Amino acid sequence: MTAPPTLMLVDGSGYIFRAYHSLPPMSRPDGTPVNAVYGFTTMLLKLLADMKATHLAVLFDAGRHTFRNEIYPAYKAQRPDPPADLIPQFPLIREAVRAFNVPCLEREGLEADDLIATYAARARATGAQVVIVSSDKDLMQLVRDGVSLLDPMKNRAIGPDEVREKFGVDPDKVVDVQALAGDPVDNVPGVPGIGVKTAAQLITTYGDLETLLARAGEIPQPKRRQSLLEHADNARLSRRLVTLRDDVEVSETLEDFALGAPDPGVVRSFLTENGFRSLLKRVEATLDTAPDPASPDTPAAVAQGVESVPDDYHLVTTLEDLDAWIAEAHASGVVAVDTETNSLKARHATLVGVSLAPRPGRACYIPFAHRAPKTEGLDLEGEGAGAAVTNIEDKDKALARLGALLADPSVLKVGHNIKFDLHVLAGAGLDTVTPLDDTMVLSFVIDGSRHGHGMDELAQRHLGRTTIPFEAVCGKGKNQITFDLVPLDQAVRYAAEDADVTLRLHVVLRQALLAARLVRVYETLDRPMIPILARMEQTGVVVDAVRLKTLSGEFARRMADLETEIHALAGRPFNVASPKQLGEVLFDDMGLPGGKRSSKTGAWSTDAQVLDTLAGEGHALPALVLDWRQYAKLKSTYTDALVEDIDRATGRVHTTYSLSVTTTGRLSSNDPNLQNIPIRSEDGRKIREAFVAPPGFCLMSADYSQIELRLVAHVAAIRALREAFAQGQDIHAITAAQVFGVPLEGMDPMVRRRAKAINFGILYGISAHGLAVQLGISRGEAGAFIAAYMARFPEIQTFMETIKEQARAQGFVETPFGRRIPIPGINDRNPAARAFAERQAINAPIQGGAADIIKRAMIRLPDALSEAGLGARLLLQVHDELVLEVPEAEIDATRDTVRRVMSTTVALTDAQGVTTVPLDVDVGVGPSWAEAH
DNA sequence: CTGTTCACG
DNA sequence: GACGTACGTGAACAGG
Repeated sequence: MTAPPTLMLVDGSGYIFRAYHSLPPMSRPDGTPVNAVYGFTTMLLKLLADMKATHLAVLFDAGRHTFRNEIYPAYKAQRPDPPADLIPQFPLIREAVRAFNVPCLEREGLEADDLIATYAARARATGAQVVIVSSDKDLMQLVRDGVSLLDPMKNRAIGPDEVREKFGVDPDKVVDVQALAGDPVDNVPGVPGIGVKTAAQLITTYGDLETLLARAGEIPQPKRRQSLLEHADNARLSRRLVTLRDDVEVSETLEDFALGAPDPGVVRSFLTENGFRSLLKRVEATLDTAPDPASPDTPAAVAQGVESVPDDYHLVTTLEDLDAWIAEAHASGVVAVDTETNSLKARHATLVGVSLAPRPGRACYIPFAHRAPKTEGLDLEGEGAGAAVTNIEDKDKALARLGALLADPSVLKVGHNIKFDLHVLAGAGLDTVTPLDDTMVLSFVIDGSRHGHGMDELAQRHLGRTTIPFEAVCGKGKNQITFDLVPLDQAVRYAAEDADVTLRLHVVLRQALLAARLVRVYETLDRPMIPILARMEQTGVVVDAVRLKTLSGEFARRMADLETEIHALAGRPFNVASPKQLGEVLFDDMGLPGGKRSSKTGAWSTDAQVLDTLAGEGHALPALVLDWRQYAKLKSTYTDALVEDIDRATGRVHTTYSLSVTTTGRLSSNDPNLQNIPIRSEDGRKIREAFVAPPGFCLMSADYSQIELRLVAHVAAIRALREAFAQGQDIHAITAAQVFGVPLEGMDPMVRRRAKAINFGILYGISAHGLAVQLGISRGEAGAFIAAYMARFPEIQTFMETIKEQARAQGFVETPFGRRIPIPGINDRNPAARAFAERQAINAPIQGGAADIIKRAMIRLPDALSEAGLGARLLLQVHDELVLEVPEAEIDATRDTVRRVMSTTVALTDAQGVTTVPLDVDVGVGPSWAEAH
């Protein structure tokens, strides 16, 4: 027989205030106050170190409004706001709890005490011992056989004797005493003239509250009798207020609170980030010890220790050895894979070697194309002294066996940015890698932009391990060598480590994904995007080089003409491309008014807005510079650069998409960026004419109409906007009619334009100044527009307040699909920084939600097209637009399928499953992107 | 390597 | 009453 489990339930909210008031102000290097965080963390460490508990959870109050306010509005109503320097510590304290792998719970409308009562009752029913960690007397009512209280400040146990000492009655009568005595601190009325002492005496005499009230007439003291008769209802009300609910519907069971070892990386980074160096030192010893014996099978326990397995790395040069490693991968069901190449351009890289890691610590490196350094002279198969180079024997067979492993559905392949490896492997003829997992994408889903997701950084953070830097193996600068020239002993250490670290990170991050409840986001939104994007990148888009070169020439001529004119007007030649020199010409030489100096460097500002203002005042030079700048931009960034990006082999441009760059969950595109090809200006638009379809095909562009505004209408439940979208109306015109009270028919385009600007402002977390700048009106006018908008669509304010509150409390906001977006500055001391974070908090769920939607459509689309027997191929994604190349004979059918998939894969519905806002898709077709869009 | 500018959604 | 301001990217260029 083993001892019964012991569940500790910590009253988190109560402890925060005590820690705050008992410690002097402390702050970390960035200025964030942390005294309460420090006190709290110390207490938590102590509880964990004492090892008295087998199960642990920390409970918090959620918001100030609880069901008790429904019963009695004055309850705790006069409590002052928490001190300003405590507010930013609330989310940090929750982070502390999670960092130590302890469940952390709160529930809207309930106090922490109610959750404690509920979990205590449930645990007790299973035979567990319960220890409530709190010094709040309100919890004394819960003391009974199997349930005790622990005061963490005084480290004093509170049992029935201590309760009787405090309240003069048994624990089960505590609420009756409190009902009579009341509590001025919490605004519990009680019965006037009766304190704890009298109440205890009365309850002892009469047995319980109801009996006492029924027989109040028998009380000899006239004043006491009258007060009781008069305030009997107050006593009953008070009893309801102080009685804790132990019947909250909860889904957690005792097992969910089982103590598991924390992730040492998470603990380290939490303590480091908050400057708790002494605490880090104290816990360091315990972090590397064996898994917690109390629960060796919890996922956390599995993750724990993954960083301390010793390295066991091998070079593989025979098929026999290779087969043994493949067998290990089959046995474990998972293998981390990393490819080494001679280039960062995955599609052009040749496969130099492959590393495999079937178990933490165990990894091998298989060289395929290593060479001896040239300096040794003629050296055919690496027989030269000291520079023996032996690649794997029989490369074709080796590749085939590797290919079979990669394609085997029973073995999970893990990579760090595995999309890169997919391209490299495809180049070597291995084009099926499934199923797959990506530690970079996992890290992004869990932590977003809180930190980078490079392997070296993650290894440091989660495994406390410094990996061998690439430079240490290949050098840097002009002396850098390619990986095929790296000596094999070094190559093994570096490459095997990469696979090994990837596998170890996979263990840690999968566990973290589960703990953060983000499995669904990863599985349905990001993971399936990896092969989709790989295919789009591989396909590429045809770009007409001749057309671009012609445009380049045209732009160059115009620039030359403009430059001559500009120099003439300036009276001297200067570098038009230099903002510094231009500023001197405009504001020093010519002495034009209205110059602004940048706050950082003190240089004259010469951006488009400044030049535009000057041009508007009739100055010729600034207007010419604006023109010149436009051509310079188009030429250098697009027409010249894009030609260089055309792949000689395919005649196409192949961008690289990233899933783990943006703060909101959007994709990003680079090398080249195909998400910012010009469209707004006439000249810029011509660049899109160079994006064309191959013979027999045409380009199709399908874009979501107003997707972000629809999401606002959905998320913020703005009735008027929902209806307008449902009826397919012109949303900006409707807004104008509502806000400015003008009729829809014959509307002044200027009025509509203003409404449109306000709608965009809403998406960005509107400010009067921002809107004023955008519309060229005064801040006062802009403020009046915003006020009118808020009055017409009041739901928007609730949405904004709610989302900001969520950001403040949790440090992140969520898209409607559950993606988490950290908002780090939300509790910043600096009001401007805080305001910025608040606008981010408002925009993030909208922009991120739209990104989630188009991801779902992209994941679904290729299958839908092939199910329909269509040969269209996805080429590009530009946030709300998809570009495909479509066989000319299949245009109509493809248009139908694309529109259906994009508008129905995700439905925006209310709690009843009724669609709130439809998703509309505009589809265009043409020989070039310019004509399709 | 940083700051400025500007292309896109 | 002062202060600094729309959200999210990537790339080219100047200048230290």
